[in-house]
Amino acid sequence: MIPVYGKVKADLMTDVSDALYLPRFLPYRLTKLAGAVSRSIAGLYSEMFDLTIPEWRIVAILGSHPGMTARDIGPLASLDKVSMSRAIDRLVKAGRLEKRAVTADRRAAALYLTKSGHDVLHRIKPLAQEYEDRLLDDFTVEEIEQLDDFLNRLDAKADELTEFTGKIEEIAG
Amino acid sequence: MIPVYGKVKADLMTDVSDALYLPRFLPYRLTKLAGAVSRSIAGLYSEMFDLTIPEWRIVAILGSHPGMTARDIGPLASLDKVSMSRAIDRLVKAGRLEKRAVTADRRAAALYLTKSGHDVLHRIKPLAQEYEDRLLDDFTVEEIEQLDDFLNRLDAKADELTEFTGKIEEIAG
DNA sequence: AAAAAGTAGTTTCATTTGCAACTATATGCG
DNA sequence: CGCATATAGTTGCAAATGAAACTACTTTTT
Repeated sequence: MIPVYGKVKADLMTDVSDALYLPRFLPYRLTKLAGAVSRSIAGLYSEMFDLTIPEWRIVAILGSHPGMTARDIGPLASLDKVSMSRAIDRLVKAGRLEKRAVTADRRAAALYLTKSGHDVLHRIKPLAQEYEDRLLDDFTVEEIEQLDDFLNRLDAKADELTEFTGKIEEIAG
Repeated sequence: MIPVYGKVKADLMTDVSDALYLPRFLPYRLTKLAGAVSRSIAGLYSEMFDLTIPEWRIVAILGSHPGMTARDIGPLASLDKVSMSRAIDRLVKAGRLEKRAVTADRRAAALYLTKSGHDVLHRIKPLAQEYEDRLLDDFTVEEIEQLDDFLNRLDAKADELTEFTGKIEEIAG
């Protein structure tokens, strides 16, 4: 390892002023919160039902929209086609999902929950909802509505800002 | 207007289907938002400075707290020791960081930004802050404070709820 | 109707990540 | 002191993820 007690070089000294206070930085906070929530809820799905989050999302969507194709579910679940393909594959193998041919397009498959798939959904749903309820336990209804609004607005802005970072990246080459 | 979360939903509509409406499910929304924000900002760091998010976090923290060890930074940056080790390694190799022996504990290394490390921090910081500013562009000061409060409360709750999911997992075996 | 272009979904391959084991040092305790 | 336990940080390996190529089919163009 490095010099035991070298002189402190001038250029290694820091001015505190130019730093950014990470714990207050919104992108960091969002990532951290989402990570914490994701981890605990993912644990729930996987331990109890051997489901990943993508799989769970697909099951949840098919619960209310049976017969959708992978292509249609993808955007709703924010999953790209590779994740879709893999998740569906696992679900089919686990007997939770059934593929049926679509006559209009032989590349696509209409997806349906099997009995076992419905079962999983039935059993997870109350847990997922209890988790969500607890997360919002000490929020008032007005606060929940406000949070909802904030998230919608941030979401829209984030999409919009992809453009901003894109532009900067162009400049950077 | 569409029903919000469990609480509100229960009032406004009897949830006839057994499915769960994903686009309104808070864990999903948080993950999606964090993902969108992360992706765009990560693009920014990596394209311009070849920095990953963990690396950026470490640089940001060392900017205001030079001389910290990996162990101390980890919790602040929400990074486990493996991520820390790898990120530090890359930063040192890129000449952004210097390790110095800690006399009190020969296992640990005190970390300092080099000239080049400071440089990176100086150049990213305004971009990161502009990104954050834009994200919050049409939020009033009061709304920002409220958002801040919401995030704090959700964060605390999420930590608390790890216990809840933990318990369920135990039951599930 | 044949050629070209586009799309649904899969597979391959390279990279990233996460866990467990490991090294080296430090601390606690009989 | 000397042995057991704990901790800082690293490494190796296996699984997850992402980008790009690929297959099979469909739509558009000429």
